[in-house]
Amino acid sequence: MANRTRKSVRAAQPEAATYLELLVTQDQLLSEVTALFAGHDLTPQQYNVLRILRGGDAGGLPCQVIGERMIQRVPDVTRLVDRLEAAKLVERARTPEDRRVVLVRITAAGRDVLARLDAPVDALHKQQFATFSSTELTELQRLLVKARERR
Amino acid sequence: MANRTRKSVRAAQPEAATYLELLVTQDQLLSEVTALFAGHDLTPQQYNVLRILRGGDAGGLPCQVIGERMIQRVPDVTRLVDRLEAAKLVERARTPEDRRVVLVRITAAGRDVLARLDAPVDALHKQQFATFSSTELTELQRLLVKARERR
DNA sequence: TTGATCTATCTGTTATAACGACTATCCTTC
DNA sequence: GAAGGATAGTCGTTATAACAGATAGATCAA
Repeated sequence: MANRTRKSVRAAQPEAATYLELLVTQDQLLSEVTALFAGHDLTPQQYNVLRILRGGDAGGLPCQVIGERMIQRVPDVTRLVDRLEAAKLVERARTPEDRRVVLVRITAAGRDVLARLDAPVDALHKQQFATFSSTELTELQRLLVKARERR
Repeated sequence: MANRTRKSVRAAQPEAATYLELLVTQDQLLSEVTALFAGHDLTPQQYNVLRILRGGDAGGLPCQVIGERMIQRVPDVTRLVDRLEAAKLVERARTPEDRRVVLVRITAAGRDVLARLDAPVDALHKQQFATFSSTELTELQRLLVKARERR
């Protein structure tokens, strides 16, 4: 990975500059996480689905709910689940009540993968924000949330 | 666009929570920018290349330099430039000095597209951070840069 | 009941991303 | 000045993303 640690971004307007910093920082942190997952043959999106399923109802979740809970917007949950099913990490089942709905459930193998990743993922995030004081961490979080609220 | 305005993200560790907020916020802001560019048949990456070319040497820039200056890491500048060339927004030329190098130069049509986008892009960014005080904007920018520096 | 409409998911297709291998050119060193 | 290695860009291939349309089941109105 060419982790060009870009120092800063030029931009005339402060809003544009902040937007660009957001993109650059996200790109770097995400690429580190991606590299970690790649060692377990997972993409961040697939990992995210497994996390959602582990945290959700034990009986499984509909594709639609998975889509809503994804961190990044995904237009095609079907094929994302296809790949996870092919890897035996999740399984599908129709509900008897509404036969349009497909419940997706994490398998034991899926839980194993997550269990192996829990510690490394947490360690990576801690390293990524190692220089941050507790106050700074909270403040960054607050500002990020604020950037999604308009008005 | 399904702009699910996600309120916040649950996570046990504050570092992981901040990381997730970064992803969610970036996804939302980027998707708004993407929608704007789509109206002009441009992707954010293509726009970024045009911006780099406009800001760079008038004689054009090598593919390699473009790749280095990209906001998000791109493994294949060639085909990104291919599409821009097909749309007549850039043109290629070999340098006489080093015949391995291909200089990419923005065309008049490319400059026109940028010129039409300058105001809307700036307006969008201002809207995205409309609720931010000048101090908050600076602070967010500082924290984002800090998250890329380790030690 | 019977359409009409809505909903959940799937499928087809095209575009782009990601990873490697390959070609041409330049540089170094003996 | 020829060989080995570095460098710039291209191309082949596979995987994933994105968008639109299709299908099957549910729901509602008359």
